[in-house]
Amino acid sequence: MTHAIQVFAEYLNSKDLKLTKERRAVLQEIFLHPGHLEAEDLAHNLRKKRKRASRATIYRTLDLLVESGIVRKVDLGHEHSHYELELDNPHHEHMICLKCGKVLEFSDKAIERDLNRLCKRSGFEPSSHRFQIFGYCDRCRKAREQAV
Amino acid sequence: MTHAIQVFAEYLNSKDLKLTKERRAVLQEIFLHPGHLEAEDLAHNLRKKRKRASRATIYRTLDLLVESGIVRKVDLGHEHSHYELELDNPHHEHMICLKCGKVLEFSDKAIERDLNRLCKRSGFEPSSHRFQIFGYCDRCRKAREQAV
DNA sequence: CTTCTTGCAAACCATTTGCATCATT
DNA sequence: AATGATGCAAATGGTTTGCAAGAAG
Repeated sequence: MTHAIQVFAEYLNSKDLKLTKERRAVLQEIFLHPGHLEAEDLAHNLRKKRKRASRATIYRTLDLLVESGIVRKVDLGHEHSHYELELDNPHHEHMICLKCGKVLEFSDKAIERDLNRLCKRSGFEPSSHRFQIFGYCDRCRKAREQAV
Repeated sequence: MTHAIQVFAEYLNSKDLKLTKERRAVLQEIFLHPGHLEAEDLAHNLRKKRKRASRATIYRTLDLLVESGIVRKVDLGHEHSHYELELDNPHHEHMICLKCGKVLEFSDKAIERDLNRLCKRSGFEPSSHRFQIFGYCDRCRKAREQAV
């Protein structure tokens, strides 16, 4: 956390931007909820603590956090974006159930190796990629099979 | 194409829905443009041919085409959805450049195998998954490196 | 004090929906 | 004729933006 604030402060400084209490509060809130969070959650949680920040500010701050490399924007197949810590959070990918939305984080050496090989062959930069798998978890698969 | 119309007609029939000229036109248009298309393209292309169909109808038809297994909805990381043929189109995945949007289709035996293993281990249904890789293509990577 | 920030409300944009009218079966 | 389908225009929902008022350096 201390580290992150420092990184953020440096990033802001380098762009002649200011470290306001709203920006600080958003970053702090992200640290308090390690899961995959959405803008709405932040607004809600901050409000509960009387540390209000408007949606506009939250979205603007999230952009800055992404630019500074502290936060990662992830697509979990919902209509809205999710965010998760990038800093000090080991590299991983997401597997998402198309039915119930269940998210599984994983990282797999063999797949990473194959992906790198594939990227290299295809004119894509290896190792900076990020990928997600959409499918059905066992529970939902069973429900689907019964429905048919 | 003939095959697809037949599948569509059967699907519609099974649901007591009708094969209208608009639905036929949308399906035909999808066959004329094999790439990854978006609803907007369809509207535009159909209009040029004086085979108008409202956005509402296009979206409604796309839903039906997806349900009937003729078309697949793909997420290429844009704010809007893309669609591609599913029927008679061999299984493949997408690699998308985060900067220029370039899309590469691929299918990789080794990765598929690893994915299946991973799914099985993680309580996800193997082999029904679909995944996409986001990264930077070489051209954009070079541009990025120069910018920094 | 100057420049950047905030909050608000309006704007956006892809997609969805209610409803009256029109077209398949 | 009866049930669905269409087009329109309005609604939706997440996100963005213009602008006047406020705060950080």
